[in-house]
Amino acid sequence: MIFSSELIKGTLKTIVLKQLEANGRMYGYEITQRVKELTFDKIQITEGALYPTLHALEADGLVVTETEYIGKRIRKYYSLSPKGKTKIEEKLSEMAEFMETMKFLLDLKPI
Amino acid sequence: MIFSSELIKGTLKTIVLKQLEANGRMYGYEITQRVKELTFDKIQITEGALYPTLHALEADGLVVTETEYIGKRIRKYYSLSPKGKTKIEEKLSEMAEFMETMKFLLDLKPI
DNA sequence: GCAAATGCATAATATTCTTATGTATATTGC
DNA sequence: GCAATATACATAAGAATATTATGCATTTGC
Repeated sequence: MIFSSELIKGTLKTIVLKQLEANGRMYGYEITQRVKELTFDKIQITEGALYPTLHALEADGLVVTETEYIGKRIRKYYSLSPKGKTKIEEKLSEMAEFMETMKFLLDLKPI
Repeated sequence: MIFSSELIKGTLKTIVLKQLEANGRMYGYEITQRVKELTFDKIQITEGALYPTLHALEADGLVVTETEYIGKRIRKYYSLSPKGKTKIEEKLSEMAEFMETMKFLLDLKPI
């Protein structure tokens, strides 16, 4: 099952920031592959969604970038800024509480 | 804490359908109040979000409506159609699996 | 050598929400 | 009695964020 896109809406920034927190330094394509792998293909981040999101995170000062060349091919690494490190903590605890709330509201049984 | 709106994105239809499943027959304003109450004000559905959603659910054949007058004031009741009953089951199991996936992906500890 | 994978990016479009606005009736507090 | 609040519907402009499509270029695997 691939999750319907509307479910993933609003969680993309959190997912990206979390990956950067967990792995230190990542480039865009790597993030999509890691998430795909970790979720057994259930969450596939499209490039059209990812890159604008990364640019927005950078504009907000939550991530910083370094560009490297691998041969002739460019690779843009992203990592959390101090502001980003604070932000991901906030996002995670908000998400945890949101999920508890939804579990109650939707009367979800543990699966 | 009121959840940031982006978190709630994509979950509104599920919330509405679930309330109708749980309570049989409800009108719009009632849904907003019930959800506000059940979540201790953490989720507040705005009218600008709710009514278009209800209309969309009706257009998709997931809910049916009956209009009543309470005094001179109109009240539009919504209830699940058979199609809606199937749909909410699907939505709930998808949501449950999504939440498990997110819990793992974001490495969330039980709170 | 050619297809698939890697790697970046943007643009048009769709969806779905916020915020603002509109209309009207009913109830509550003073 | 009357003003403020609550009830109850609805739509519209705008913002945010995703999808889908497209573009370009390099590298790897067979």
